[in-house]
Amino acid sequence: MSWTDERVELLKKMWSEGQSASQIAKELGGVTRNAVIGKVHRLGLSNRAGASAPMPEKKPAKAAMPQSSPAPAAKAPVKPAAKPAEKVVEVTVTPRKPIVPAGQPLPPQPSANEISPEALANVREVEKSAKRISLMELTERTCKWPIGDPATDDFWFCGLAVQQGKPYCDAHVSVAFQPMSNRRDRRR
DNA sequence: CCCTGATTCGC
DNA sequence: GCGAATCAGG
Repeated sequence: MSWTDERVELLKKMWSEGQSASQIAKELGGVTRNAVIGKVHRLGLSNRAGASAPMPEKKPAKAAMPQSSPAPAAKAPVKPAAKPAEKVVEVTVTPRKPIVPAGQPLPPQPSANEISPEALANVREVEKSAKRISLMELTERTCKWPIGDPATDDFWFCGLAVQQGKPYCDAHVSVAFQPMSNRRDRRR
């Protein structure tokens, strides 16, 4: 694959939209994220100018260069200052406080409370294909969503791959964290 | 280990 | 110009 005008355009578009290099690479196809990043730099838009830059990433860029060092590049470390601020609210349910592996936020038991039907349905599906791992099998990267009753043998953890950073898999994250806009406001 | 972008340098 | 390999960091 080569960098045709179209592909470059899509690259520019996605990059300015804040898409990650790997996402762009996936979209384009036939290239790796390295290729994308390389192109981005060659195009001179590594600064992610354009619209608003939702990338709070700090990059002092301390590249330790062994020998040669022309170092002409003069990049101004621009800081966006404001991040998107993912407005989420953890669902609070279950009065019971189950035993949970130390460290992580307490997982609410599914209780079909204010959870969207689709997310719930999704969870049902996921729980069918869940790995059913035990407490001891939990790792940093396994979904820690508990299923069943801790007081019985009928208890295990989801165990699927976690969403990065989060303690749960995609499906469980979607029921554990909800956008505020999704919450019911029978207030009014 | 998953991911992010940044940089170098042989091609 | 290209991008794999590598680096630095989350």
